[in-house]
Amino acid sequence: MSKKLTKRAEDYSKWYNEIIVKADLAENSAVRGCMVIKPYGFAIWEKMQAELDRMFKETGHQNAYFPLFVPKSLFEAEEKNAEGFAKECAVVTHYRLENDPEREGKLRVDPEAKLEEELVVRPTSEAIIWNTYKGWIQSYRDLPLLINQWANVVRWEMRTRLFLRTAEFLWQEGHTAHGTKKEALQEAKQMQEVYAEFAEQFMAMPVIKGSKSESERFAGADETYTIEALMQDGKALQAGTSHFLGQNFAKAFDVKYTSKEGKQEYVWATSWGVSTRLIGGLIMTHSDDFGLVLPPRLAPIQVVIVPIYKGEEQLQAISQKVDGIVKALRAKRISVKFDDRDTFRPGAKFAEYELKGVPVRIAMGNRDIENNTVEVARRDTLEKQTVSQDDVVDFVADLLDKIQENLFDKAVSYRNNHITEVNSFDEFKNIIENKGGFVSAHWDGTMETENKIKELTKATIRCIPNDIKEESGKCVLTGNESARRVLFAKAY
RNA sequence: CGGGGUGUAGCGUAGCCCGGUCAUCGCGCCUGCUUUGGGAGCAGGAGGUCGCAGGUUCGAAUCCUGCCACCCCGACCA
Repeated sequence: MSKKLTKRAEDYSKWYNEIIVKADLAENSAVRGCMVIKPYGFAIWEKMQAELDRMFKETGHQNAYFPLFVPKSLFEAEEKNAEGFAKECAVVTHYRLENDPEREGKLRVDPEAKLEEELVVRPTSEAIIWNTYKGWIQSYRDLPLLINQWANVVRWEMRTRLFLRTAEFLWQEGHTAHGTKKEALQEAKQMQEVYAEFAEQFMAMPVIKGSKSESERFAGADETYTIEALMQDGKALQAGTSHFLGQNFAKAFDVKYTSKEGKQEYVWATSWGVSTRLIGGLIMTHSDDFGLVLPPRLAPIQVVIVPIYKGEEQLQAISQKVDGIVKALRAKRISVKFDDRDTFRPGAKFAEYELKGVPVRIAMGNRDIENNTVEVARRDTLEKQTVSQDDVVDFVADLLDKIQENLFDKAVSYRNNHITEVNSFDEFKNIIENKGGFVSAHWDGTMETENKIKELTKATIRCIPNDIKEESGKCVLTGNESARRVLFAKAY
């Protein structure tokens, strides 16, 4: 068996970082709080992008691109939004450098080149986009406007963490405009469903769909729909959000349309996004002490074939057999890598692909040539079995589906075992402190109570689940009347 | 920005209290031979302004001052 990465229970953070580094996904860059996504990590992101993009287009959206820089005056137009992001904005104040007269060969900012108006590096694009939409929307015939952009954004967070919270990150942000409140609400809910489907079907990461409480809501939104996942250390991860923005941005940027009845109306808006944080979620949902575990549907390499040979002749014989298998797998749109490097021994390759989370490994050696077999190993359970070469293609195709399913089932059962109903504050504290996961508890609906609970336990309301049943009870902290339970957890 | 910690070869580290052949060890890297069904073995080799800048001293990785970077915990957050 491979050498273990580390003892996970001792330090989950370290475990997570080691997987990222050793599986060659990303590293900290020379720029404070920023991340370099390495080729293998980026390949995972590309797979995610492809599937999400397809889903967006199937729901009627188009891609476009808007500027990185937002003039400060535009940024401050929607007050709540501006206030919410103000503390973490990178700001461009100058547009030129010059030779430093006091230090030979060095540059300094040219004090003459001060911008008349500062430019905010977008932490999110509502402002610049709504300022643009103003010119695009005049009539009800221009609606709905359904646009997505793939972009980078910058948020100068005080504390950063690879994939989960970096100063610059990649994401997609959808920004839509609608003629009616009802339609905008439907859109926001629809995108929550799209995100949930992506998380569960592709990432094999179960999520709870729900709404945010007022204090956790997006700055400038009337309602925030969220998908919440649970990581293996019992902390919750906000994996995607979809916001109903009401008419806040329409009013701030004066975006009106003429209705069929000839009346001037403000449009209704939504915005929604998921980011490279999803890669962090993927790592923390499935990985184990041997490294990354990738669900087949997002794995850049689904099957790796490792030859075991002595001498050129044996390699030739193996390569010939492998060639047929590779072609047949590719015909089924399965991505295969035949690793015939002679610079590494088989054991080293096995360990490497385990670290990289490749779902299925096929090994073929002299023994297999004689018996017309291969050895098939699955990453999720680490089980190995010998399969006839005649059946291997169908076997592997089927196995990939099984792995996808198994990863999801495992994650669901872990998650379900970590949703605990509590009815007293002592119980609440105990579960949050010792067991982790989601705590389902009654809450009196006030921000004061929410803040008090956060102060006492570090747990926040992750969401008010969409499918929660009405059930009258007493708030777990204050004992006041409550109409339903909500989910609390410590979060990333 | 508060509290704690760490910076020594590509990575991980010893040495620091008590200044003086101390730059240690492992992994990795290079060369050669032998190997190849779970991270190969042996032999030889390359690689370091000890985070940066000052200071103390005959002498600094080691002591002092300042700065920088990173990590963890808090506050903030996708």
